[in-house]
Amino acid sequence: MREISVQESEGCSNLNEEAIEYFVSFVQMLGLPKSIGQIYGLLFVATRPLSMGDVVTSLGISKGSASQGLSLLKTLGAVKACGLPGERQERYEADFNVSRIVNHFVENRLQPRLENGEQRISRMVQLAEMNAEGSEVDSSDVLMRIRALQKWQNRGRSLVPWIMKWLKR
Amino acid sequence: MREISVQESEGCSNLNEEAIEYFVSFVQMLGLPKSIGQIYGLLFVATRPLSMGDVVTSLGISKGSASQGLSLLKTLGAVKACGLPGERQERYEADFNVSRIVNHFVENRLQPRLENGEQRISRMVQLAEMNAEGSEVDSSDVLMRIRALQKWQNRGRSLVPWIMKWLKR
DNA sequence: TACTTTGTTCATTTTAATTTGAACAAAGTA
DNA sequence: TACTTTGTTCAAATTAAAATGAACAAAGTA
Repeated sequence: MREISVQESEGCSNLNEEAIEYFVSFVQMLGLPKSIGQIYGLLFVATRPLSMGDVVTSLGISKGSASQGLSLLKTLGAVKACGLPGERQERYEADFNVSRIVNHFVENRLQPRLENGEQRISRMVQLAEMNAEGSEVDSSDVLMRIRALQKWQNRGRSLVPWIMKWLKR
Repeated sequence: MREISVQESEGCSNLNEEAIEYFVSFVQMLGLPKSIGQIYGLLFVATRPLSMGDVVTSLGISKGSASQGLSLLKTLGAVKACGLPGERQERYEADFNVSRIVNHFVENRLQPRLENGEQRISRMVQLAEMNAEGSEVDSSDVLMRIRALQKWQNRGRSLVPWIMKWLKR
């Protein structure tokens, strides 16, 4: 059986690099580590499922990074493992289902933060109401600001399901 | 003229802390440094415009951080300087116009990245088309993936003006 | 002019996040 | 059983980002 190199031909090399750079800057926009983007980029333009060893040698990153990166990508729903029957090692391919990936991101990263923010604002409203009881004009002004913030927070939160729906069509 | 402390009363202290924490976690979500959130949070619940000195002492941060943080917040459109006439030092207050702030963020941080991404994808399409000429089936498969990615990129980009409109009403 | 107050800039320090690599485990093979 | 291959985990090293503080500038004041 002939050795199949990860990089099938020379023309591919530039494409690999472009794809990797693209996804690196994408994941960094989301606050994820660079290696995540590298791995996903590599898998995105791969012509076959790659093993962890392939990832390590192609990107020149450590086994540790590759292992951690792949497992994060799996939990993000961005990569799926597809062990070929009869093959020893696990193989991975990119999941191109963008809406599923974004969905995962929203549910796991965005929603929790929004909910946390909501709690914080509730507490702020309480505190500001207590201050306003003491009836300094300034305090009730602050209370109004916080209530306005609360409205924005709720507005932002209500936008999320709408975006999710939009993604799916 | 009596000394007005930044912290008008004890009840205020907890509110200050809540507000600061809220905005710290908010700006960190956007990938901005913590100090930006601290400063904005302090100004958000302040009952009068604060000087840079107020910010330094209230937050216990350095003059350097305060200066840089305030100037970033100004360029973000999140804080406005309002020098009181007759007063030596500049004073600052939070801008509560959320849509203006978000607008600024989108135009200066999001749009440029999206445009950059578009260019990268165009290059990827070119490269993938060249590979596909050589007519390996695998390459044309990759080309399809990249075209799909391009569609998503465009879709995402077209969402931005829509969100901006939504923000304004 | 000399001194004070206010604010900016940027090299250095500090802090936080990511990556590495060594130790380990699991599972197959001679 | 001893050895190899594949993969995980985590303490330590590396790297990148943010905060500090000292040097400097600008503008007011005695």
